[in-house]
Amino acid sequence: MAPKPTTSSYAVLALLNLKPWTGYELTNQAQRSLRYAWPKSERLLYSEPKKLVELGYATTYVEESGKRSRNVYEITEEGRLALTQWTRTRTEPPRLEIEALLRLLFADNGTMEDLHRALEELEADVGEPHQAIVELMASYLDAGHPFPERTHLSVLFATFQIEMFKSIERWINFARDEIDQWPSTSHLGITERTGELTRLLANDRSPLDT
Amino acid sequence: MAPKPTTSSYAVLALLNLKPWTGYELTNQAQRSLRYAWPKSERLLYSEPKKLVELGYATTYVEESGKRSRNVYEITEEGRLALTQWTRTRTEPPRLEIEALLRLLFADNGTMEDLHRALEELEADVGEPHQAIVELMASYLDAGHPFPERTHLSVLFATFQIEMFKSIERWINFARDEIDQWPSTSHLGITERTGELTRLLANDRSPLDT
DNA sequence: TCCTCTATACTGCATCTTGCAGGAAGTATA
DNA sequence: TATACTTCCTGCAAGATGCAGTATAGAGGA
Repeated sequence: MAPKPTTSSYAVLALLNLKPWTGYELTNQAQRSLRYAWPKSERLLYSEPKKLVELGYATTYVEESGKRSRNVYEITEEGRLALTQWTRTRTEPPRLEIEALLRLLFADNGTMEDLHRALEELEADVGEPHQAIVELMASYLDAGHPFPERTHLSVLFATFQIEMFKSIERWINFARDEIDQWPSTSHLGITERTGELTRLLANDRSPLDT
Repeated sequence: MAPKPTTSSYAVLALLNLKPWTGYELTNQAQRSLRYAWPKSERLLYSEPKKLVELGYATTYVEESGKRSRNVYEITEEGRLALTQWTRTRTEPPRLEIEALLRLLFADNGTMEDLHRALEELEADVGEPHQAIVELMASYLDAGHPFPERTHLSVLFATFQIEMFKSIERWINFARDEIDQWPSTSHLGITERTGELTRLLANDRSPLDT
């Protein structure tokens, strides 16, 4: 029985629509570019093209170009059709998993040092992709875009990432300033400051803007 | 054999550390408050407390308060210890899944209308939790915080959310303005504008700030 | 020439996580 | 008394992840 295509299947299918890739290239490419919007494991990325073949959305052939054999995947007409149909479906709601924030929410179980460490880890984990995307843009500038006719899409996409990364980094600094005013992680309760922040937030105003 | 606690186990354990809950309350609470940092399915949230009992991190007893019986879970001393130890471990890197952005990246497979619809869906999906958290803050203001001594934590946590939601909404409006300049979704390629945006991003400057 | 090291190119398996379907016990409505 | 709705879960199939393992190719040194 044919498997059901998931959002990840369509993500890989969309890559195949750009050009044929080997399984290896596909996982690398997906981890370099898709990870900002659709982070998936290497393991899954290797399985998806096989599923696409089973579905008739891709064909595969073995290439023996001097080196060792590699599976090459190519999109089919049926796959192209499935792609445009996917484009018309409802998107899934976004999903943000940030363990460092969970630590903040329950920071009263640990020390101030633990909390600061969680923020440092978040800063590092955000800084890495942040830097990577800045470098990617720089590489477009001097080596050109791999698919020049798609520049407008990747640039608008990158704008989102940069915006997110900068927001998070800005918040981290704000959080540090706040935390530095705390005597400890726990039992601070309702102070002048927490009341002020609650009022701001209840009026949908960000304390970072002031 | 005893199961291994996952980050989700500790998230539930941290809730149990505040007070005892029934399984039902736990899933509801987790979906109302934790979802902003650690979104997990109802199904999982029902399973986690059982795992905690198996691990010795919680005890359970059946309450027959007039109504039907419900399982009540309570943290143990061992559980409290495990919690503080968790606080000292390395956090997992954040993970942002946003299908609407995937649609943007491959928008050349669809029409302008498809792309606009994806942005509207993102706006709605972000607007819902955005409004919910603003209302939560308003409720703290006039009904008080359920755990007053933890106000500083939830307020700083909420600051992050508001900041994120506002950034995303700001980007959506920016994206709409950009897209409105496009003749179609595909083959726009390198224009004056895409070059300008690439240069900004390559210098780590957000086009939204200008 | 042989050896080790790293990069390429995957697969199998145990475990975690999700969605969905169902079910049974109370509670309100007609 | 019938029925419909909400509470309060459980079972199961299928999706996704991490990790260990396999196997070839080329590069650099002894």
